[in-house]
Amino acid sequence: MNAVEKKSGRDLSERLNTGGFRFTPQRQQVYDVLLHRHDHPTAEEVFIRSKRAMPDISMATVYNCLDALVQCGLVRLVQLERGATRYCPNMEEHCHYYCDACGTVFDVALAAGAAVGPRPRGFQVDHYEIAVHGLCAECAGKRKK
Amino acid sequence: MNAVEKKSGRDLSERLNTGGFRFTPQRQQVYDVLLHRHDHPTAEEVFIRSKRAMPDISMATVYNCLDALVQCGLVRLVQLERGATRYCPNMEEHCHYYCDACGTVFDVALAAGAAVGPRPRGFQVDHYEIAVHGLCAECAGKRKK
DNA sequence: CTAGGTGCAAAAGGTTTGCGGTTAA
DNA sequence: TTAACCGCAAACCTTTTGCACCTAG
Repeated sequence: MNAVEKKSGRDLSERLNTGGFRFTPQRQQVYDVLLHRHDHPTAEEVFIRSKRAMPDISMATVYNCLDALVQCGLVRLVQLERGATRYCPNMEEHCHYYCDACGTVFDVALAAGAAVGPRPRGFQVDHYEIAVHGLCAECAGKRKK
Repeated sequence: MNAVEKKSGRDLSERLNTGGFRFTPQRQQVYDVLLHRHDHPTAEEVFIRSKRAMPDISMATVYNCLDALVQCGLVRLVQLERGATRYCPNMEEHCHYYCDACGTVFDVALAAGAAVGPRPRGFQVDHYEIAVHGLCAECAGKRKK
């Protein structure tokens, strides 16, 4: 059993229970999809991939599963474009480099405790998100021509 | 004439023309709404405020105007929540502190050229967005009780 | 056993598009 | 003069909700 399988197996069940959620095959399926390829899919993409292994799964269930995973701290929301939330199973501190041309997302680790400047008086920080927009090497090359 | 009025007057016309857009009363109105109160309104909120001075303006026009302003580099998109794009007329380098409880957004200046770590090979950076989530002083206080 | 989860279908936002009439340059 | 823009309404896409049935604990 490799690391990914372990993480999506019994560990998932425990994390869900701790958060007050039940373990279900659908939640495992959705989590597996996210762990299998760290490409920050949208809910729609998670739905399509999940259907391959579980043809009867519904969109409502996918949203429900994703929300449960987010609330358990196993997955985070990423807002990079207008009108499409993406999901990221990487819970390490990192930022997202997003190619505005092809939509590819690159995870880049941050130095631990990276500071983001002074904060408003009394503001209680929960987490932060850093998104860098631009062109990936491939798209930048194409554009020059 | 104060600084804000100047910025939204002849200057706006020039910036629009430079970007290949026409100056229209609707674009001025929408820009005025954003400059008047820097509270990062959604398109819907911009529409409501614009209607007070210009009752016949339509939602489609508001989106059109906002897009034109974004393309001219006068306004930027901000994605802080699921399903609601906000608009920010502050083009200085800054990050957004967002209260997950009441939705208030605080702008905080960044040190010029603040680094966000190493970047993927060949990635051509256009701009970056830093969003800090948590609770504002007021909401954090309420939650303790 | 039963609270919570699932699938379905309909509704609810938010955003975009098509079109006939209007206007900035 | 005319390409760009406006207002309106319909379409579109993502996300949420209500409900009857099912199932994990």
